[in-house]
Amino acid sequence: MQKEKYELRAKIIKAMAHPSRMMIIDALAKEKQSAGNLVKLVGADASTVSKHLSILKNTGLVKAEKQGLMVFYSLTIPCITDFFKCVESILSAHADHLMECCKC
Amino acid sequence: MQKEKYELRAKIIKAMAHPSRMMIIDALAKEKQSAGNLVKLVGADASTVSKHLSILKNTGLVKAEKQGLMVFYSLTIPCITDFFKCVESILSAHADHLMECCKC
DNA sequence: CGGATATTTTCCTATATTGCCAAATAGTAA
DNA sequence: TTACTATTTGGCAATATAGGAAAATATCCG
Repeated sequence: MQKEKYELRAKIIKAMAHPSRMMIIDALAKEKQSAGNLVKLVGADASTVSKHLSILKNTGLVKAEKQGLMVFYSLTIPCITDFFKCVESILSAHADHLMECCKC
Repeated sequence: MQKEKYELRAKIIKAMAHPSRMMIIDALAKEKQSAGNLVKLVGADASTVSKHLSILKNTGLVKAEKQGLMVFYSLTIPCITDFFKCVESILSAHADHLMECCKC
């Protein structure tokens, strides 16, 4: 059924739809990061950030690897951030940005 | 401040993060549609669909034009749907799909 | 083993989202 | 004006999400 397809899609997009999680994705696009680093970056409680990370992990957006005490997170699919270009273009609402975006 | 940037981004992505709204976006990617048509497509109450549409409109993802009694909706930025390719690739979780996605 | 550090889980409260019903609004036509 | 159709708005109940505090788990080191 078509409906299930959209529910799955929505689940993944919903996983990105939070400022802290978007910040995490952006940071991971540059390089892999430990959970502790991401806590500093986001500036929220460690438990809160950990929950955001588990949401991203459960939907397959990021993967985790343990190294000693620390857990390093990285993006499973680097191109996710390309998507943000379109989002930016909506924000700026200028025609030239829109055109640039549509080439992706 | 960086934080505001992420809040704005999240607002737009959150607007897409619902099965019915994703269904609407997909339909509008093909051609403009009346509110009534979208009600039939989604299969929910007209008031519910109307509220989904106003969420999409308020975030600038779609625009509305009135023609007589009816209101026609269309995408402001057609390339939004390109984004869904990445989402699909996460769903299928196959390396080849991932690679294909990252060319976009 | 006991202590220190990094991360996750559990619990709880506050806030946001969703969806339907009923009522309101807008446009059209007799 | 009244009747009719298309769409939106307001109200309300159910459910989902978010975030911090405290407790639990895991790993390393002495």
